[in-house]
Amino acid sequence: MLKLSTKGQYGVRAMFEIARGYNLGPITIKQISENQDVSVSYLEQILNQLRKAGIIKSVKGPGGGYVLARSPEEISIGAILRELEGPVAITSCLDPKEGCMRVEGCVTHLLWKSLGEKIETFLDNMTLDDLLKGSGFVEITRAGRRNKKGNDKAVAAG
Amino acid sequence: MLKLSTKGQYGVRAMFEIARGYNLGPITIKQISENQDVSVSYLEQILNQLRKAGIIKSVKGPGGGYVLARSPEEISIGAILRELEGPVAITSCLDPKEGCMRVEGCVTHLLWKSLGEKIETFLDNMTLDDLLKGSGFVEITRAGRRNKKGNDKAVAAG
DNA sequence: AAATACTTGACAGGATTAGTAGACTATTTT
DNA sequence: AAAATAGTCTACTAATCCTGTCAAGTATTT
Repeated sequence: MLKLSTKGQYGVRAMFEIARGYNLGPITIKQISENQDVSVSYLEQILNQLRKAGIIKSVKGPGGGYVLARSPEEISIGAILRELEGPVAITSCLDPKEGCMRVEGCVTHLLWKSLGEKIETFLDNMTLDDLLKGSGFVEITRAGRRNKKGNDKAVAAG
Repeated sequence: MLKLSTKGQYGVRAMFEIARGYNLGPITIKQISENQDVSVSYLEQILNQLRKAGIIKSVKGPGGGYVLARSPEEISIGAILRELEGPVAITSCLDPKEGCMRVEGCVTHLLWKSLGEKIETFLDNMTLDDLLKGSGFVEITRAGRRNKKGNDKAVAAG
């Protein structure tokens, strides 16, 4: 129960990839796709949505790709998911778009509302930076990140 | 995001109805259906599942219906939902039935696991009794509960 | 001008949800 | 025994949402 769709999951993983190289310039969709094992086409949809929301920025042309719009500690998982999946709404009753008839009779209203708030608090307090730290990842080089096309010597040598 | 299906929602509301009259004998599916505005056919499915799980008991024949198998403070919302919707599993990765490939690479694994645990704790600590108390419902009479067929005099008089 | 990379919208197969229908079994009352 | 009440079980379906794919286009850099 209470599953998150793959869109949200992939979105967070993609954001993680972008955050990894925060100070190394843009990362391409293709790179993200390869590192996180998600199709380029699907990522296009997801990243486009995040770009429109101002969470990431895109750079066109050769050498282009995606970059965080703010630093990793300023981007919460909650913000990412809210953009891709709408607000937490355990019941459609609690979705701001729909509203609740039977307001009086709905004994469980408070229950779901309360749970939803707990979840949002959790997600809003968790940032990409927390994710980076939790991943056991310390630092990477550009070569290290873009090492799929046989130029991984830099890594092996390092 | 993180919606609960109607099955789970209806299940909790049905359980609330049964809990309401805990010491007044069985309540019929029809009663629950009318009070909570859910079709009898759909409730049959839901209640049957809960009965098989030993959360409620059924009594056949006239005067029959459903009763809680334990007292309201012994039945958690978590137990009800887990029965109807399976365990909390934000990602299928965390579903005990499926298991996780890419265990190493999945940086978000810990995030979802941690959130899932928070949710389960919340749901397991919330009981039907809490719901009853929160509903502003103090006490009802049998006549009060079964008042659809014109015998609500007892309530008006009381 | 060519190469690279992002942008956008349409579309489709499959899974899940939400609910209906109908025939059956068990128990109590008359 | 028969009738009435009430739960049991299985199959089926319509609709919705998820999970992507595809293709044609626009923008930027070299």
